[in-house]
Amino acid sequence: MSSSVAKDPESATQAAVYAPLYRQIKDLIVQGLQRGEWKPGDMIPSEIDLAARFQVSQGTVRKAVDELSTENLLVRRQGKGTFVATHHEARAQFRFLRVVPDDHAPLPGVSRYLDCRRVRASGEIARHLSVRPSDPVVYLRRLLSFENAPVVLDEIWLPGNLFKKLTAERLAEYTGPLYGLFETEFGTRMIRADERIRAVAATADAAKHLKIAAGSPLLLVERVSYTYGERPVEVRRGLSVTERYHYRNTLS
Amino acid sequence: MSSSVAKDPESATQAAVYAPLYRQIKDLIVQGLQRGEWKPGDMIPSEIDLAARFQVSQGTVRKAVDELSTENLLVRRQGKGTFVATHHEARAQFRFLRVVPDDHAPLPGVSRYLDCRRVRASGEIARHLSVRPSDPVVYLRRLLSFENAPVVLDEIWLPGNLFKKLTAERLAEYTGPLYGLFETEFGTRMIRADERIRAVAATADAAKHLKIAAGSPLLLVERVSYTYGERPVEVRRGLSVTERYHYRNTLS
DNA sequence: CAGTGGTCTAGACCACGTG
DNA sequence: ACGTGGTCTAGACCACTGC
Repeated sequence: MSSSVAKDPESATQAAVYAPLYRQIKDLIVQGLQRGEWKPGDMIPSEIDLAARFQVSQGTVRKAVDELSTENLLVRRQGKGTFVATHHEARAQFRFLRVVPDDHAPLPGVSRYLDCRRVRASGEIARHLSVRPSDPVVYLRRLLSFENAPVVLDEIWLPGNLFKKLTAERLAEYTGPLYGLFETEFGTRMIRADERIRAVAATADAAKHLKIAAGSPLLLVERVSYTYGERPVEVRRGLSVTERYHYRNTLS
Repeated sequence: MSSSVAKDPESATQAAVYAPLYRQIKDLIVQGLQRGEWKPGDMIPSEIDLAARFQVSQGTVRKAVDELSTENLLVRRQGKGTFVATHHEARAQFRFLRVVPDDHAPLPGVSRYLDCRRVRASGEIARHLSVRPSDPVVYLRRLLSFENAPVVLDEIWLPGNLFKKLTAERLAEYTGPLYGLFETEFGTRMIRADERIRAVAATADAAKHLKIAAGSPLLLVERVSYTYGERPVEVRRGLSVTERYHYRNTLS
């Protein structure tokens, strides 16, 4: 069932709004990713094959893939092919892990899960996840340590329907990046996130876990993560000690 | 004196390292920007003219301009031409102003300059600005207010040689974006910045200016800004109250 | 209408990775 | 040697802007 694309104005009239061909191709590729035709780490068909399948020139496919590549959905590898991006790679790690040591390269962190249970979404969480208030959500709490020192205390909320089988046991035995687990075991690939960053005073509980004095300044990072099609799939609230670590960012 | 470019392997051997044609063209355009051949806001020559000047095809120029456009050095406007990006535009403002209100769209801020004087660079500032310790630098201090409430207290260090004529009077009478002033009056266009973000406790002095209690948590944003060719041109240290404002960021 | 960037095509050749 | 993506070209036509 090879998808074909409207080319000339006459047959294009069925489209509600105009979009250039390469964007239509891009959408078709995203749909393929979304429905799992190609999974993270897989190689997608070559540009020539895609061009034949969609009945357009190789140059048009190329432009579509170019955009998907700069959006980090695909990864091009010269001489090998084009692959679906995955969180099981050093490349992808640091795009979403922004809290790093002040004076040396990041080292692998260790997660300890403090909590994992099903709860009902509060109004705020429901709004961020685009579900109804009191719909089921999975609630996680974890402590991230670097060099044996606790640095980040995260609270995470996930849509209950997508993460039915997530258990404390599974988390405890898994050591890779959390988003890697999500994509491999729950078919949910995180591709983008919006964050709001503030400075707050440590509560007694947070202070205890992070081994600092209550009332100490902490960095609060509130994140909403999205998968294909701008669908929200995670709310995260992280508290970080920024004595010897900082949140790095590049403006350009 | 139209610049020509090495095309065939034989004449290309003079180049120390291989770079594709479009990247060489890109560098030539950046050099034009750097030496002020085209100033912020100016229209650069059309793709066809550039192709003739550099003796390459329009498609190659197009790829060079594409990259410069996604790097925000140039702005394409269909039907009009391609223009040098400028900080005197709403578009550019919010790329570098990341502290925004929690629950409504950003409103124009008001700057009050508390200090402006020539000092000698400390070791740390000198290192960031790539000058020698005790070289002259300009030191600014300003309070940024939104809706009549102080929100950000900035300290800024600039290389003395580039900002010789910057005075408190000039700052007081100027109301636009600071980077706009820099590019128009000092020929220094800021194009990129690295930031380190932390939570700190307010000093007595910062607390006084920001009208909060001493010891309150504040967001500290340490920024080093760069112009063409990765040359550092500003060190900034901003303290923000994040009660009703936050630092926004998008990960992708 | 002319001039600009935006899209699309077709084909040649290069650079890289693998067998 | 072959298949992949990467570069470069030439030319056609479209869409937008301003005169």
